[in-house]
Amino acid sequence: MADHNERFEGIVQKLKENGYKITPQRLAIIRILAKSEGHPSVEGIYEQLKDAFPTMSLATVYRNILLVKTLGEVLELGFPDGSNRYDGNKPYPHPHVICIRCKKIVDPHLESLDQMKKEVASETRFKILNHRLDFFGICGDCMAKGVE
Amino acid sequence: MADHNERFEGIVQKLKENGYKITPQRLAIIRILAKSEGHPSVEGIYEQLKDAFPTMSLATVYRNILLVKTLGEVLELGFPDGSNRYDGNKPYPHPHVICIRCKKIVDPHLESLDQMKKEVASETRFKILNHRLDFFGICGDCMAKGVE
DNA sequence: TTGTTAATTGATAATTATTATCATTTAAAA
DNA sequence: TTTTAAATGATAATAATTATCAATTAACAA
Repeated sequence: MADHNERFEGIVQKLKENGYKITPQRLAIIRILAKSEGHPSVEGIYEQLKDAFPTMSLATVYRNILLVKTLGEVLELGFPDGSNRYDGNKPYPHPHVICIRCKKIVDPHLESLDQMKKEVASETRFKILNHRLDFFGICGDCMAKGVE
Repeated sequence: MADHNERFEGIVQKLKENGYKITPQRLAIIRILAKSEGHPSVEGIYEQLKDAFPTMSLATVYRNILLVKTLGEVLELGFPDGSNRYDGNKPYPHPHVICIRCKKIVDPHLESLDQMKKEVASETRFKILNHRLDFFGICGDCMAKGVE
């Protein structure tokens, strides 16, 4: 996991380089994205910030995520049901393990993916540019809690 | 790739067993899902059928896909932009290779995925129930056509 | 420090894929 | 053929995201 402060500074730096203004709302959103604890959702970021910024608009959260995404500094984990999650700490494609009970998202360590990508490129004659790998299951915590 | 007719008959059989009525619209939709050539979209199925069924409603396509999905006879490939695609020919999770230009979807042959699933389960202590693996890139046809 | 300007914000309307509703039609069984 | 519950078609409702626009504000210059 990359250092949170380093990521935060890096994203802010990139915004400055590209001539974007640094607003308090923008900084607060980037701080959360840089940490990306548990891979936050738009709603989650909004909820975290509305105490400190009572006038914070959902549109501002959407806009800033889009901006940081455009700069390649956040990974969007889009789900078909609209429950999108974000990772500004590791903004490059990597596998995820997702608990279908508590919605926790964990990053596993997988070495064989690069080799797999090569096999797929060779077999299908595609030029592979990106990938998305999700495993869905039930985490240890939820297993311990039982069915209910 | 499973035989199209076999899949078609299998799905129809399952519907009958569960007491669902067999309508012409339903049969036509299932025929397309059983083949799943290129992994059709809702809109694509609707377009294919509206000549033969001028009164066909989009709602009917959605409803029947949902029904077949409930019976576990079609795999839904949901994408965050809403461009969902369906595979009733191989209704179980399997990797896909997706061309970002022409939207073609191809099934690669990958042996190492089962092993990978075991590694992930062991490392994260999740009980893995499902997965989703997509590779995105540019297919041979689109590469040949150049950039434009 | 103050003034200027263009970008950003906040509030809300518009958009779009999907689901829900409901009157009408129809498949299936008697 | 009759009966009845399910399916269809048309359209309204829903929900996440994007667009719009007036008001605000960050950044730069004087």
